[in-house]
Amino acid sequence: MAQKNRLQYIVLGLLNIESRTGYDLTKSFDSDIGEFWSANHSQIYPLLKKMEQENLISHHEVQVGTKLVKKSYDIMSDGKKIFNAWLEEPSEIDSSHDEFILKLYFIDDKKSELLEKMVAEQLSVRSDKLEHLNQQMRDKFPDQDKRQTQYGHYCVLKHAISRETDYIEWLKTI
Amino acid sequence: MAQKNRLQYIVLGLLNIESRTGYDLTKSFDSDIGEFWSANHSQIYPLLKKMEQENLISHHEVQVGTKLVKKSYDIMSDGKKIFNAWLEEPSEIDSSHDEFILKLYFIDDKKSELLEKMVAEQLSVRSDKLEHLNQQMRDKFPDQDKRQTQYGHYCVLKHAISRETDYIEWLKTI
DNA sequence: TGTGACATGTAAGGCGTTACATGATTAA
DNA sequence: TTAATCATGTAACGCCTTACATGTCACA
Repeated sequence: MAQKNRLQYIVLGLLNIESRTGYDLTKSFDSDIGEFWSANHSQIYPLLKKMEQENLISHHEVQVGTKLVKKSYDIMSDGKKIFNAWLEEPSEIDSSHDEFILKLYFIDDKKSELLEKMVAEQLSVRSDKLEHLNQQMRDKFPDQDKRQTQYGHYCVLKHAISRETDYIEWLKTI
Repeated sequence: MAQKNRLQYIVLGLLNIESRTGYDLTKSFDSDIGEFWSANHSQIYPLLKKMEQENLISHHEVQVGTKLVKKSYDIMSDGKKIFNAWLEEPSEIDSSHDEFILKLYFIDDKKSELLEKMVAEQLSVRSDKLEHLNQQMRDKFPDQDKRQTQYGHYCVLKHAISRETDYIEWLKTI
């Protein structure tokens, strides 16, 4: 069967940076990675278990307070191998799955009231998103320094901003 | 549970234009709709059966040659209702699920050979895609005429071209 | 002392991909 | 006559979402 399981590579990539808990990993999808991938904790925890069984990762326990013990996961050599192999593979291009565009496709009438309403709503949502992305850029890459040491992350954020800007410009032409 | 099932709305939207077979619907995802959504025939046929049971669509049989009988599906009033209701709903924004961007995020070194190779490969693939989109535009909307009567489709294609152009420009800056 | 964030799991079920399977029609 | 396309299905399985479930810790 074999489906992609790209989530696995994200987990490996993040653990390759530093040891993290399932909760930490889940949090990543609310910020940075959330711009271009999504995942819930209910997907993360079983995956971590599976990946540990496959010897891609391991975990050590960290005592927090008096009772709570966190599981912090670490990447292992097999994990590094398949992560690096994945980076070397050609990347597939998915179709974008944009619900607004899907609806738009079915609207023939340029003067439809619905169209006007839909575009206005998207403009609002997309503008908010762009503002949020610009804020991220200001927070994370205020100067040239970090743009060098986290170059990929910087490029990704730059792209997200460029994409939203282009999207908004396009919306204005509808 | 209830997941989105947007495929259902695409089927309704297409049948709202004209009666189609499962095969016709499947084909749509290789061309037009393929720019922004994907589906296989193995997903389409069971869905058609389910939607027929729910009285959203019906089918009539069409004799082809001497033996083959096609099933051509038609939208019914309940189907039109839920399709139009969907158009009125706010549209969700998914994260984009772009594998190249995913990989890029994990590459810190601006001078990495891998990065150079990856970007070159994407530039090639994306340029081909842009060329294909431009061809589509020339084929489907050569003049103002169809841009008026299939306005949504025209906008969607215009967006795809704009998006790819922006993507390529961004790739060149990496 | 209570609220919100931290932290970790499981279960049910829908969605999507790949593979398996079969047969008819058309055009070179 | 044979290859490509048309045409319609099922099966297995992995992925993802939603919901259920429980408990700790820090801080106000």
